[in-house]
Amino acid sequence: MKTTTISDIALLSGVSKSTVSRVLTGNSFVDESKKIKILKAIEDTGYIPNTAAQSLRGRSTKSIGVILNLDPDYHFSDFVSMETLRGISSSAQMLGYRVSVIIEPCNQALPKILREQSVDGIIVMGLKEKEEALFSLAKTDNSESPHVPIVLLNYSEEYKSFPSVSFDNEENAYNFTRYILSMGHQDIGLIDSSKDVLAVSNRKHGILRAFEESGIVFRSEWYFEYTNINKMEAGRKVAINFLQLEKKPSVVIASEDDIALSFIAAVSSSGLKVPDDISVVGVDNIPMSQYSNPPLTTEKVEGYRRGVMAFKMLKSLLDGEDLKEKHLKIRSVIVERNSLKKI
Amino acid sequence: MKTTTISDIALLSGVSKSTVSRVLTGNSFVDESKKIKILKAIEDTGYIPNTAAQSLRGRSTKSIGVILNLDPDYHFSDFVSMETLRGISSSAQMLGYRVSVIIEPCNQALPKILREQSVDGIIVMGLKEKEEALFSLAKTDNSESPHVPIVLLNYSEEYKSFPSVSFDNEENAYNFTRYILSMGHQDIGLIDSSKDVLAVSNRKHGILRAFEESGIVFRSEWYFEYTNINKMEAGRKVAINFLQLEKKPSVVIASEDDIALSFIAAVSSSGLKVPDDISVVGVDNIPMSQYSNPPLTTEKVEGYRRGVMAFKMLKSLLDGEDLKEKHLKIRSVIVERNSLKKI
DNA sequence: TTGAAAGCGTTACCAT
DNA sequence: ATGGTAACGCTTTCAA
Repeated sequence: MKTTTISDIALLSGVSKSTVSRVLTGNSFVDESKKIKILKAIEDTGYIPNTAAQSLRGRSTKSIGVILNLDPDYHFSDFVSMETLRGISSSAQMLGYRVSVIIEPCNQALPKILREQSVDGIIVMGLKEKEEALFSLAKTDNSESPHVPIVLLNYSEEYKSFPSVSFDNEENAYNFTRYILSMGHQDIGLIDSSKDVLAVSNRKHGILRAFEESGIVFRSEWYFEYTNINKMEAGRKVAINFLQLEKKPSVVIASEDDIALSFIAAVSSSGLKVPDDISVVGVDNIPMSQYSNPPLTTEKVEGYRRGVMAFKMLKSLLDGEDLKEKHLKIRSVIVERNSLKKI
Repeated sequence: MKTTTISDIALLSGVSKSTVSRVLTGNSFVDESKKIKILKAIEDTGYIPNTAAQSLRGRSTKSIGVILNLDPDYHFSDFVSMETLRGISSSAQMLGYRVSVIIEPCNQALPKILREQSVDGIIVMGLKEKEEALFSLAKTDNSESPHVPIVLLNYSEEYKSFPSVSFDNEENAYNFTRYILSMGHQDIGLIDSSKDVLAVSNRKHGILRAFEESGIVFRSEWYFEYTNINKMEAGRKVAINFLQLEKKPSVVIASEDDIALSFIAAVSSSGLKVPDDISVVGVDNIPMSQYSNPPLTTEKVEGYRRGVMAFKMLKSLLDGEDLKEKHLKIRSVIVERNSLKKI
């Protein structure tokens, strides 16, 4: 059994390929009676246009690439990223786009994918600082061959020539810190251990801004940064150091929920009570944070929404529209649970 | 700037398109000196063959589809699935295949993707019982149009006409149960709340087999099954019922680590000590389980490996080889930590 | 060993 | 409004 082509449909409905193509694309008027016949033939045969032929002819692949810029040693699929992927995927599918996931460092993936002409647009997740591929792209921009729009999922000054949809890390962290301050905390510890270095550094700015405003001084002995290990391992490591601290902060802000949770597990097993002895908050609102002991006070970071927005932005670009906002920033909402105590 | 095509390369190196194509595919001999020239031209221009043209001509898209058969309301990307995706993705990339992720019920995704002719092969994850699309495919099998091989990531009798790579749920659960028995436990509670109904039912068989062998009777009041809610919510719900039990089991086997963890959190907050008052074990070995309080005794379920094996199997099929084993089953290894106490 | 040419399934431009 | 036809970039016969 051969596969059905547009010629078969044409034959079955007694018209030419051109006419069938016209009802398929909808760009042109065709006689209503013929249209009905054609539609019926399509229905009957279950015909679906060959995408390769369409791409070859039309210059549109109806497919986008999502680059997950992960280190090869990065074993953990984090919740927010996966939610983002889900958001991209479902909005893309809705509009008839396929999504190809490329789990590979951006510097390798980007040049390759660009030359293959196999996607109409690209979304890049988990960008780090100083990605060469992006820089050189930004330079050769205008003269660039087939223009493939790119949307980034991190924002940073250095990449600002590319449109982006990102979390408003600076502002979110600022607001969250102010909230923590408003709960009476003055002695604040920080754990930074996320692979998303851009997010971490932006958040730190926000936190410091809130500190300054309230006259809190940043204490380096309360700042724990582990970027090259598993984040949960970091939570536990910090706990060990933390327990030896002579003067302890009254609250610890972890840069992700996982870290907060493993920190809590570690200090709890040493007999410290959260939040009575020490408050701990996280960021992300991963599913587990609602069911942990105690339930975690955190920032709700809407990955799915980011994905949807990113695809929407990419689609605008694909349609040649110009963006109202080149850089979209998503605000978090604070989720009050029981790991932060009012003092 | 136009995009480089095979004709450009031909022109640059003073040969015909055919010859260029021949060095590209490597199926035919070409004069060494010409070959060198051609390769240089390719290098210089950064030429990459247009995939659409290749597919159209050659009937191979160099791309596979991965169907994540999730309910629309399924918000949680679970660890093992994501690891599997990563495994598929990296092995596919290594061999030059693109992977398209389709997050959609199998019954919708499968017929569509099959007719689009846009992928060479398909991997289906998270299959449930009685998926119509698969059944009808199995029936029309031989006469089927362009034969697209399919590899399933669950095994069950009803789908056994399709090759599969799955976890050896029955055997793994049996072994795990025997291990628990060997730790002196006789009173065993069960929590089943996973979206992977096939896995759950297979595991239950394994557990029951171990029970029988040791003369343990299955007690329905110690069997907690919640399939239609968030799994962590289930853990908490069970905890509430559990605490009211007059006679409690000495150990609870949860069908996933997340469930175990939320169960532990809930019972701990009521003052029960794990593992002193009650042992709890999970399945999966999610990253958090190593850093929880107490660290969770569990089964290590190797998602990444499953992904790699699934792609390997698909690739064999793509290459027209026949499978040595049609149904691969992956054994887990038991990870001993501190949530299971010897009694 | 190499080149010319046909053809893969579509769409868009001319004609009519 | 509709049909014929060229073209998209590639691979693979068929001849030479």
